[in-house]
Amino acid sequence: MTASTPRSRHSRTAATPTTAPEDVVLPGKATINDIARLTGVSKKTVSRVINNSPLVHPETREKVLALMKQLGYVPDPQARGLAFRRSFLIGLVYDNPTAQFIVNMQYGALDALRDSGYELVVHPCDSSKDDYIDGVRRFAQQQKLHGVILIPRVSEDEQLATALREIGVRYVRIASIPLDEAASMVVTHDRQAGSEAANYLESLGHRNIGLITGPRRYRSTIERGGGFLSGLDARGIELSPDYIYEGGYTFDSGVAGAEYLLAKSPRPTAIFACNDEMAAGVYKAAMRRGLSIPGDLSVVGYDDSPLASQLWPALTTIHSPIRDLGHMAAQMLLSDDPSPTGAVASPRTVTPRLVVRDSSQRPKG
Amino acid sequence: MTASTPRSRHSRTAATPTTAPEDVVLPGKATINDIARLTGVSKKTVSRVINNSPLVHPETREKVLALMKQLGYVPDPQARGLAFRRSFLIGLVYDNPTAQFIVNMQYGALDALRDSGYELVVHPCDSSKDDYIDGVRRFAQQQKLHGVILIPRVSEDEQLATALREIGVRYVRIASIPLDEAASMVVTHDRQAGSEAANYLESLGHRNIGLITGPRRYRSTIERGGGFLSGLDARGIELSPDYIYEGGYTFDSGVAGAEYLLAKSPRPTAIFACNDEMAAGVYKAAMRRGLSIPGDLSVVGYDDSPLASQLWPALTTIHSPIRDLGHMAAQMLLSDDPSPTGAVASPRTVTPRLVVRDSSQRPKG
DNA sequence: CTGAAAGCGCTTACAG
DNA sequence: CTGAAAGCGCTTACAG
Repeated sequence: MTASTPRSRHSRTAATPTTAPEDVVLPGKATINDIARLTGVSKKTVSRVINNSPLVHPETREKVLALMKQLGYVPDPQARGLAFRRSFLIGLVYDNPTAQFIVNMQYGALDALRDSGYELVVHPCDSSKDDYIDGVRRFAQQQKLHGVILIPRVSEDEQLATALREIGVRYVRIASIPLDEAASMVVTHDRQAGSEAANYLESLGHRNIGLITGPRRYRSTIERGGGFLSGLDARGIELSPDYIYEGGYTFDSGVAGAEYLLAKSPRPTAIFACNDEMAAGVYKAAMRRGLSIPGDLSVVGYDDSPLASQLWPALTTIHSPIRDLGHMAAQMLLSDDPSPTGAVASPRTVTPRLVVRDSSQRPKG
Repeated sequence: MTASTPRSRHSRTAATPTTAPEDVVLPGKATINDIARLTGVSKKTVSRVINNSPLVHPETREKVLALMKQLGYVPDPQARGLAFRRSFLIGLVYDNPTAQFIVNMQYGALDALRDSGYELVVHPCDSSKDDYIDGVRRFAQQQKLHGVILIPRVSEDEQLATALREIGVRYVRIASIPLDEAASMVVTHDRQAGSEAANYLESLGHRNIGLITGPRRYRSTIERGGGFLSGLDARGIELSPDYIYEGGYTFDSGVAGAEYLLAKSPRPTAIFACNDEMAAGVYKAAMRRGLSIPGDLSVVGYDDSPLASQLWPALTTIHSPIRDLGHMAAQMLLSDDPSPTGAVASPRTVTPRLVVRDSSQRPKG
C-alpha cells in the first residue's frame, strides 16, 4: 500500500518517459545505482546531490532529488561510512551522573540528531578505573565516530580530551568553565548560579547558612560552591568552614551532610545543597529531627530535576537546562564547520536560573 | 606521551621474524589485507578466523589470531556490516518510562554488549503519534539493526512487532505476559508480584485497602493490579471498585489517587501503588493531610527504584530487576541461534519480589 | 581445509 | 557541471 502513494505522485502528464517502468519495487532497497540508471546520470552526480555539492546543474539536481523522493531512497550510512572512513554515529560518554541527568542529556542530543541521519550511541564508563580512557578510545576508533559528547565528570578529564584529539575524533565538552577551545565547549555558568542562590538566601534574611557541596574532584563543586560562598561574601556574610560539608552528589551524602549541619550550634536556618538529590537527603534528615521545611529550615537545591517538584514542600532550586545543553553539544558536532574560526572566540554558555518554590522563606527568629 | 606505551609493548626480543618488519605502524589501522599478507594466507581465511568458521586448520588459526592480537587488529564493523547487509548495532526503543527505568535498562543491555563488538543505539519515541511505527521502521531499516529491544509500552504494540517482522528485523519484547514466540520474549511475572503485595498486606491485618493502578492501556496495569485484586480475593477480601483509582504512572497521578482514596470513608489503612513514582505521590498527599506513614497509612510501591529507599520512611515495594531484564534481552539478540527451536518452548521469565521496608505495618485499629 | 573473483553501496582522486 | 575507474574493508557464492 505504500506503493500507491508514490505512484499517484508521479502520475504526471506524459513527462519523463525515461523513468522507472515498474522498477518501483521494494521501498528502502533502492541504491545509488538505481537512482543513477533511472535518472540517466552517473553515480558520481547522484553522490554530489547526496552531499549537497554546488557542482550540479539545478535541473539535474531536481531530477535526481525527485526520483530519490519517489523511491524513498536513503543513502546507506554504512556504505557512506566505509567510503568516508567515518560513521554517522555520535557517542555520548558519561560517568555515572543521576539517571535524570543522563536521560535529559540523551533527549537533548537526540533533539538535534532527529532526521539528520545520525544516531546516538551511549557509552557509560567508570572514570575511576585507569583504563577507562582506552575504553573510550577504542569505542570512538572502532566505530569511527563522527564525534563524541563529553559530560561531567569525564568532560573535565584533560587526558581523555588529549587521547581523543590524538586519534582525530571531534568532541564537545560540557563543563562549568572553558577548558578547551570555543568550538569544543559548552559552558554552564555554575558559579554565577551558585552566587544567585546566595543572594536569594541573604535577601530572605538568612545569616546562618549551611552548604553541602559535591565531591572536591568535580569542577562543578568548585563552581557551584565557590559561587555560593563568594556570593555570600559579597553581601558581607562569611561562612565558617564548619558549615561546609563535602557531599558526594548522592542522596545518602545529603542526609549525612544535613545530620552534620543540623547538629551544629547555632543551627543553620538554611541549607544550600549542590544538587537536588542531596537536597532530598536534607529533607529526610530534617524530618527525622522533626524540623519543618521551610518553617525551621529553608532548603535550596540545584538541577531542577523532576524530584524537585515532587518533594513536599516543592524544592526551591537552580534550573539547569540539561536538555538544552545536550542539544547544543550535538548540534555543534553536526555543524559542517569544524575549523576553529577565530571569529567564534568565546564558547557557547548557558546560565542556570533560580526557581523559587516552597522550601524557602524568611527565617523565624 | 601515550605513544611511548604502545612502542614499548612491541619492542619484542628478535622473535617472530616472519611477521611485520616495520609494518607495525598505526594501531587500529591494520586491515584484513595486512593480516592476510603478513601471515601468508588469503583474505578469505582471515575472514574465516574472524567469523569463527570451523573450516580453518588449527595452526593457521593460531597464526592468524596471534598476528591480529599483535597488531591490535579489529575488523571494521562498517565494512563487515556492508558485506553482511546488517550492522552491529542494537536498538533500544521505548516510549517515555521513568528516567530510572530507561537508564537501568540501558545499563543492563550494555552489560551484555560489552566486548561483543556491538553497540547500543537509543531510540525514544512517542507511541501516541500514529506515525511512530514508521519512525521505528526507518530507524531499524536504515541502520540495518542487528536487532531491537522493545520495552513497555511499545513492547505491547502488536503492530510494531508486525512491522518489524515484515522488514526482517529481530526483536525481543519485554512484557508482563507472553505476547510472542518464546525466542522473542522476556516475561516479567507482574501478576504474581501484585498478588504477593496483596498477601503481604492481608497478612499484616489490613482489610480496608486502596489501589492506584497504571493507565488501562498498559498491560502491566492489568497484571499488577489484577494480580493484586485476585491475591486479595484469594484471601477473602473483596475490594470495592470505589477503592481503585486509575493513575498514569506519574507522581502527580499518585497524588491525585491518594487524595481521592484518603477522602473515602472508611479511609483505607493501606494503599498499593503500581509504581514507586505514584507511591511517592501518595506520601505527599498523606503528609499534606497530616497522616503519618506507616502509622496511619501503609504504602506499598512497585519497581524498587532508587526513589524507594530515598523516601522517608523507606518504601516497601516490589523489586523489579530491570537491569537484568535488559541484560537478558540483549543477550538473546546476540545469541547466534535465531531459529526458534521447538526445544525452547517457554519464554524466559523473571519474577519481581517484595522488599519490605518501613512504609508498612499492622493497621492501628 | 583454502583461495581468486566479484560485490556490498558509497566516495575519492583524476579527467574532461 | 559531469563521468569512468579504483577503492573503502569486509563477505558471499563458487571452485578446488
